[in-house]
Amino acid sequence: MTYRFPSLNGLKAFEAAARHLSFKAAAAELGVTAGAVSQQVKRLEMSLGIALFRRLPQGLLLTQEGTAYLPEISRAFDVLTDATEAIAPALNGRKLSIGLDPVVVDKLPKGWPRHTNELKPYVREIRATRDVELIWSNEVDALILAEATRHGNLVEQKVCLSGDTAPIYFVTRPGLAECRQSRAILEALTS
Amino acid sequence: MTYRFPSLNGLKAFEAAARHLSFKAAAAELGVTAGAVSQQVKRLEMSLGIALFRRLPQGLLLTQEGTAYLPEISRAFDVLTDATEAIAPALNGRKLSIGLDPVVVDKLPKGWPRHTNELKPYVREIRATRDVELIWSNEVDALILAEATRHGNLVEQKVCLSGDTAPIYFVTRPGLAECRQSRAILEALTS
DNA sequence: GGAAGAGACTGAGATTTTCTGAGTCTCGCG
DNA sequence: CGCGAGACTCAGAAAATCTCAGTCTCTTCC
Repeated sequence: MTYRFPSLNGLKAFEAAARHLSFKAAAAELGVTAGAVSQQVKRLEMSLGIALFRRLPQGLLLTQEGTAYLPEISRAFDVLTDATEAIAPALNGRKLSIGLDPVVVDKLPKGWPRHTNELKPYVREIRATRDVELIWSNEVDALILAEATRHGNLVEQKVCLSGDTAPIYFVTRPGLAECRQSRAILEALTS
Repeated sequence: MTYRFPSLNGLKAFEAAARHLSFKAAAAELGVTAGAVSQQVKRLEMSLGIALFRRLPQGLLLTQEGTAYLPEISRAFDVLTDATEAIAPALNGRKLSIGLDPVVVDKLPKGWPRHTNELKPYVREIRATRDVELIWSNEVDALILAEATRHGNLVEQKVCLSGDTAPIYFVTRPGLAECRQSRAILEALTS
């Protein structure tokens, strides 16, 4: 299958513009300038060798092909959106599941129990475990460990506690390391 | 809907890699290097906050999420492919429909009838018309006109015939102007 | 046990794609 | 006829993506 795909940006631009019948409105929706949308759609039309819009002075009009294309493209985007939302609910607002190495518990700052309360908006549960496997199986989102794992593919952040005890480690998948939730947890640990 | 889409490249990389369970094989299919696929997939995983693959020394393995994701993504791509193929059959091998302005016929090189024979692989039909509308409605792919249209959005190529008659114009939608088919026609006109 | 091979990863720099910003054009309206 | 709206173009800026070279781990084969 050597079929060369039209670009996703082009299709998104087309989809938005076709719904609004306006490049300007589509640009606003996509958060770019109208010129960008115009260029995207033109590139798409060029790569297809087909006119999707009629540019009339009064505004845009879909050609017959554009009319036929739109519902299909929308449907495909819906499939992508639904599938994505199903496996990876937007991080925004999602509560993490944390694995806490039993060995670490003693080392935690004495204010920790109070902090766990403040973390409620960000944390769904705290399990006693040090099993890195649970990260890969997506059963927990992060681990708080006593020792570095030296496990490639994982993000490991060393945390130096206030006392002069040994450091502990906050371990997550890439992509979760910098999210709001992780930052809140790290802050609670260091304070 | 402020949902930020995972990038198409990332999804394509994921889809190919998941089918092959190999970044290297996916890279070959996509015509890029393995490093590029690796980076694409990693970016995708980061943007989702989810691990899609387990990287084992023995090779790749889909996580549970990856397994659930794959068929949906494939399906969406199928929809895009089918819809695209339906409205815009790959240019490669497609025969064009040409509109020939009756006024131009006399001016054509005397070898033209012979050329129309040679153009068969590229041309489906030649209609007598000078109606620019037919380009926009995708009823014809190009026009051969006696006069310039000064019609924005169309590509107009001036053709100077061998005699010292007035030039004629080859008019197409953007995207069709440089294709093999158009070049063959232009060549037949000028020779 | 060691050498060689396979496949994935990373970082830097090159390349390509996409976006912006300013200016132009056409049309419809007052 | 001057204005405003919306689409277009071009050049340059910015961002995303790719390649390349080198590293690492594990497996296989002497």
